[in-house]
This record gives sequence, C-alpha cells and structure tokens, in this order.
Amino acid sequence: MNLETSLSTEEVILAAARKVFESKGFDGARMQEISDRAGINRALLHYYFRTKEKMFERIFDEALERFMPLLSTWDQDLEESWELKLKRFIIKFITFLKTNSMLFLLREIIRKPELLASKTEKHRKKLNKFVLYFDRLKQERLIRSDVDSRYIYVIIHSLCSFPLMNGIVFSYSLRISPKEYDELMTGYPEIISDLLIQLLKYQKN
Amino acid sequence: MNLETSLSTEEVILAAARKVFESKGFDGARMQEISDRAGINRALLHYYFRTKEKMFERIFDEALERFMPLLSTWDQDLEESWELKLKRFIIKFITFLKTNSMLFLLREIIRKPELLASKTEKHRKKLNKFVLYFDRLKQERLIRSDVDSRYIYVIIHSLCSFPLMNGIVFSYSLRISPKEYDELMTGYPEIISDLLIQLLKYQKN
DNA sequence: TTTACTTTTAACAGAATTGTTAAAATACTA
DNA sequence: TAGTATTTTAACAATTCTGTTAAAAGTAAA
Repeated sequence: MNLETSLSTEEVILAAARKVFESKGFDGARMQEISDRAGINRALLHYYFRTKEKMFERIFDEALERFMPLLSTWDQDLEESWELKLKRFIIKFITFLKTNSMLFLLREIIRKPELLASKTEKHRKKLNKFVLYFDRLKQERLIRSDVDSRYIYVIIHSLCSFPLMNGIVFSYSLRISPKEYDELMTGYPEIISDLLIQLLKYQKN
Repeated sequence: MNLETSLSTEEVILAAARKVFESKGFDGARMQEISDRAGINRALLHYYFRTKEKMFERIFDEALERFMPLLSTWDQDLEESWELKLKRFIIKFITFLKTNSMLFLLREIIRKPELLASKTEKHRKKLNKFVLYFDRLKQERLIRSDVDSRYIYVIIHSLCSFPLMNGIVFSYSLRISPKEYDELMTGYPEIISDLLIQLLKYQKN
C-alpha cells in the first residue's frame, strides 16, 4: 500500500465532504457532489468510508476534536490574569469559528441529538471548567459576584459564535456586503473583550 | 366549498409542516412525515400546496412576516427612553424566538441564500432603523459614542438569539437538563437588559 | 333525491440517490 | 518483468421520495 497517496486521496475526499456537509447539511449533501468536488468516482467514497453516515461522523468528530482543546483555557491556574485568559479565549474561539462551521455542528445536533451525547461523552468533565473557574474568580473577589457564572458562559459564547454563524444575515441587515462585514468583524474580538472585561470587573459599592 | 373545514385542514397541514421543517430542515423533511403528523393522505399535501417547495416557502414567509413587526421598535420617537425601548425589544424578541425557530430561518438561508434577498425585499427599508436610531442616541449624547452602532446591533441580536437556538448545547455544556436550562433562562432577558444598559450608558470621563 | 362540486384517497410513474460488485487500472515487490 | 495487492471505475440493483391521476367519499343546493 502506498501510504503517501492513499492518505492524500482520503484527505481530498474528506476536504470535499467537509465543504459539502457544512454548506448543505447531512440531508442536503449528495455523495455525487462530494465525489465530483474531490474529482473521483462516486464508488470510491464507499470504498474509503463505506456509507454516507460513517463519512459524516468522521467529519463531525473531527470538528468536535478541533474544538475541545479550547476548553483548556479554563484550567485553573491563577497566574495569568482573568482578563488575559478571557481575551485569549475569545480570539482563539473566533479564529476557530472562522474555519469551522458552528452552524454545521448545531444544525446536525438538532437533526440528531444523540450526536451530542455520544460524541462528547469522553470530554464530559472538561465541560464545566468554565463555570468552576468563574465561580472561583468571584470567591476571590476578582470579578463581580452578582451574575450567575452560567449566564456569563452563555453570554460569552453567544457573543463569539453568533456573529460568525449569522454573518450572511447580519451583513444583509446592516446593508453592507459580506466582504465589508468581514472587515468590520476584524475589530470585533477586541471590542467584546474590552466590553466584557469592563462589565465583569469587580464593582465596589 | 366549506370555508370552515377547508381552512382548518390547511392550517392542520401548515402546523404539521412547520414542525417538521423546523426540526428536520427542508432537505430532511419528508412529505410522508408531514401528512402523517397532520393525519391525512400524502396526496392531499399536493392538492393544497402543489409542491414541497411551495409549501416550504409558505412556512418560511410566515415566519419572516411574524418577525418583521419587531423592527418597529426602532421607530424614532424619542418620547420613550432608550432603556425602555431596549428592554421592550429584548423581551419581545426573546418571546418571538421561543415560538419561532431562528435556527430554521438561518439554516435555510444558508442552504439557499436567495431566500433572504427575495423574501425581505419589501422590508429592506426597515432593516437599518436600528443603526439610525442608535446613531441618533449618540448624537444626543444619550449613550456612549465610542462603539460602532453596528457592533451594538450585532451584540444585542447575538445575546438574544443564540442562547435560544443553542439551548440544547448550552444545557448539555452546563450539565443541566433542558428543563432546568429553560428555567434558568427565564431570568435572562432581565439580566442582559441591565447589563447592556449599564454598558451603553453615556460615560463621562 | 339527484346533480354538481369539493375534498380525500389509493395506486402508480418517474426520478434521484445510496450502496454493491466485478472488472479494469495502477502501484508495489520479488 | 511477472505476479500480487491495492485503488479506481462502470454498470447495476434496490430503495426512497416526490408528484400525478383517476376514482371514491363527502357536502351542498335544487
């Protein structure tokens, strides 16, 4: 077996599949379109991945695996200031989202909720690091303590995710081109970092 | 023709179609599932709506029509304080989202971007009311002027939309049941209203 | 009750799509 | 270079899904 070219064929297929699945979703994706895009015969998809379902799961898993490392931001070392941690997370998260469709994950989870539980089982523990970290910050009187950490979680993730997944709609609503919207969004991570920090800062009164 | 029952059959179909389209998307929806849910023969769907496509457009249009009135919040009367306007909008918006899937709209727009342009053409003018209103507030020195109104637009809409469309994922990440998440979210509109007001208030320095 | 019209159904046709298989092409090794 | 294993393709089988149609059932009105 030629590992070299075999890997590359598989990669070519996966890249094509990723594109098609991300824009069309599982149900809208066509094996034909994927093979066309990859420039190979349709039967070859089945040779490598057996079924559409299996191929999809591979794509889905990989997206999830790329995401999970971001959560290590919230490991509890208190060396680094929470402001820096937050800024770092926001930038990493938004960068991640630019190359990985969150909408894709979300859409497919809603189509088939089992995906969420089965695929993230092994990361289960990591998931509540955020809340633990922010609760700790409150205890230490480093941030305001009158907002439930779970709200903070929801707020930060919403501010990062939605502007990217909803880009088309926002650019249309704001009456600017998608390109202009992208440009506008280059300043966005900075802005929300600052706003969030300002908001969360410990308020003595 | 019996208008009574005819309307109600159509309504029954539309309700079923709405459910199926919203959870499965256009591509995942099956005419059979819709007719089963409506308790009628599949051919009847075609009798009333001709094609799946046409039926879908009806659902999509209606969702959009229900949404558009919310935008009138940003008509420029300066009688009502901007804080109240904002709070009112957030509550109305979140209430709207609870019964109308934003994810549905978004997913389908990405599948077929023409939907956005063609369907919102007639509402085009309303779309930038928000930005005009907030620019005005800045002029009048009622809110801080160092944040682009378009960012404010994006931030507010993200904070309202994403927690609802992403509910399943958030509840899973926070390790609470969907029911508990819903309960948690009852306090959410109040919280973000307050936070946003606090954030936007004119900052004398 | 008969007639005409509307609504609903069962059966079918046609198209699209996934997955299989056997053979052809290619690459590897002795 | 001959032989073997791997990769790729063309052709096909099976299923699923949409949309049509003709007939049946139901409704209203004369």
